[in-house]
Amino acid sequence: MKDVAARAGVALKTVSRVVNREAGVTPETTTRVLGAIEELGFRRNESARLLRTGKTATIGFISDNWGDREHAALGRGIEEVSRERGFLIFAGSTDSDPEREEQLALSLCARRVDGLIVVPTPGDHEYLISEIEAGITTVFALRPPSHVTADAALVDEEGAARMAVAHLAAHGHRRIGYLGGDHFGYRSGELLRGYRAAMASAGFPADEAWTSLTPRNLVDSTVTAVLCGSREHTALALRSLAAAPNARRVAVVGFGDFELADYLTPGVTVVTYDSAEIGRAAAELLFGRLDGYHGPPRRVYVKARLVQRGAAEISPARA
Amino acid sequence: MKDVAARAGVALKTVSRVVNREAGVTPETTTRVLGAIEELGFRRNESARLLRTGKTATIGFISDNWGDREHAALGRGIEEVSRERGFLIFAGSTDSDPEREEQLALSLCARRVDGLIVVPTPGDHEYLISEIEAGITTVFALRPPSHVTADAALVDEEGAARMAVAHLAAHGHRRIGYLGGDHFGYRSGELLRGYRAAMASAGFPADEAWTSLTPRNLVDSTVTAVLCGSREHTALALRSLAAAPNARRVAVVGFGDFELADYLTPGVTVVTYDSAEIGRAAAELLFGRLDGYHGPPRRVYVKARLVQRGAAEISPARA
DNA sequence: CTGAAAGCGCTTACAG
DNA sequence: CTGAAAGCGCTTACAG
Repeated sequence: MKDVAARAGVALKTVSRVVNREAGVTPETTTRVLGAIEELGFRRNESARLLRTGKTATIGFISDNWGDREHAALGRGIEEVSRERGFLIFAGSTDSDPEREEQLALSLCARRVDGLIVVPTPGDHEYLISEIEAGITTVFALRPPSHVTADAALVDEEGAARMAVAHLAAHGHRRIGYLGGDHFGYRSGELLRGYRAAMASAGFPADEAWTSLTPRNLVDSTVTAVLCGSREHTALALRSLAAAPNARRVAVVGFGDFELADYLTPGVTVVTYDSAEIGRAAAELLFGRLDGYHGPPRRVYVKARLVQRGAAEISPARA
Repeated sequence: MKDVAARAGVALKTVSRVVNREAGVTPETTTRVLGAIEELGFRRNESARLLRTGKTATIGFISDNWGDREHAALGRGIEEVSRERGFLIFAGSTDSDPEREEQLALSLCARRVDGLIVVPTPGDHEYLISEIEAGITTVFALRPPSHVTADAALVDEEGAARMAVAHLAAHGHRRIGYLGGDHFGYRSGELLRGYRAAMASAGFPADEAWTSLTPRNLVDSTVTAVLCGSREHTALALRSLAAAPNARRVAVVGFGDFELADYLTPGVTVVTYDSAEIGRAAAELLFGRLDGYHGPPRRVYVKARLVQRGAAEISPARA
């Protein structure tokens, strides 16, 4: 910029004015400066500008695993909202390691990102408190944080489970199980809570064994239908049912959509949601704060919907 | 930092020394400075440091769509290599729009990223030449750029197609088709080239109609086997074959693996590769340059491998 | 309409 | 072992 000023025979400030399209520069001067910029191939150093300004127009996105499709979709959603604002996004994975999360978050804060969107690891997030106080707006996504209050964009897992149970009930099923592996994570916990609530309010028996199904014992269990807590569980359930073709049919509703689901025979019903929507919601929460909103922490829930995949109808419960 | 210096009663430089763990500061001074840092909740502004240093320890990753699973895996691979170096990653999507690519790349350059990894859009990339000359190391991934010479990390599509044809030939197939939609993109072009070369060198007839198969006419064509050029085509082929169960069997080899492929009946063979590997390769190329390598542009090809998905064997050609 | 000075938060090069 | 000055590339606040 100094070189440009020298070349054009003007002061630094005038170059700055031209670059920023500020009013009050004669056309001749402007032309001269623009010429010098062209000749020297000058490009303003955005980082320097931002240092002076105090903003970075940057947000950090921390998730379990960038390569995971749900997290990738989240990032995409965040980007869609950020792009309109001219914000750039730093992305990083924690591999669900709290230590790695802290390390990443802190180095992002050291770069003075304007905001942080984080899919929290199981660890606690107290280390973020001082950063948040120091002005780094933080929003959580997919899971709420522990020991910190902040905005969060979540999936309505509980509603999804209720919807699944209601759907199976409408097909005559009463002996509905839940195949979900670990029940302690936040998301599977919510799902299970929804399942239990729906079973109770429908007045269905809720055998405790039905919530500890495994792909192996599913075929020999007494359930006629099962809600699977993740795409992986859905796959395992379908595979184990297919491997025992002579066994009775068990209706499957999976939580989470997957590629080529439409090709399956028999088909499968899934409760699913738009992952990018969570990212957009999180970004909206974040920008709302950056725009000056100062109220108490908010939670946005993205609703799930029911989708029938594949040609076959869900198998009805036998009388 | 100024405040910390005042609080500790030392000069700015001394604080800098402590923060950077430089040798030659008495333990007492160090303690005093550390105390002030603690009290004031001081965090070094990395951006300011980097402005002075001239580096940003940042690389930009531009792809078609962050949410796409292949590109997400690429980003993950880049991150794995970058993390060790302490580099942070800016990510952005182009939606295959050349204009958006240029806009993104330029704003990344304005932030003075140390390097750029880009999955190029169909447009030309001349606009990057001045940036590259200005010192922004650029590496391309998945597709080579046009009008620019630079390092690139690619997939060996040609080899993948050869492998697929060889596999089908080993099962007795000679009338092998190619279902790939548009033949003009770089990647499908490479695939087609490999297919043609393999057919020719095996001495198989290569009916031109076999390279313009569609999911609809596949069933009525004269091929006994087909190589599908993308996951989408594989899905379409499988669906259309399944929809005509009385039609003769056509063996399918797909390019690209997909979720739950193992569950399919009959199974499917895919030629696939590790997408993250491309990201890692691109990052290695980039860091090689940042470390001072100055040779001519290089191309790294990630090899594909053949994987049998699902229980069923590939159907043999009828005599 | 244009410019000289000070400063963003840090480091570099040099003294003491 | 410690510090005062200059500077990274830009903008802000104030003069002229």
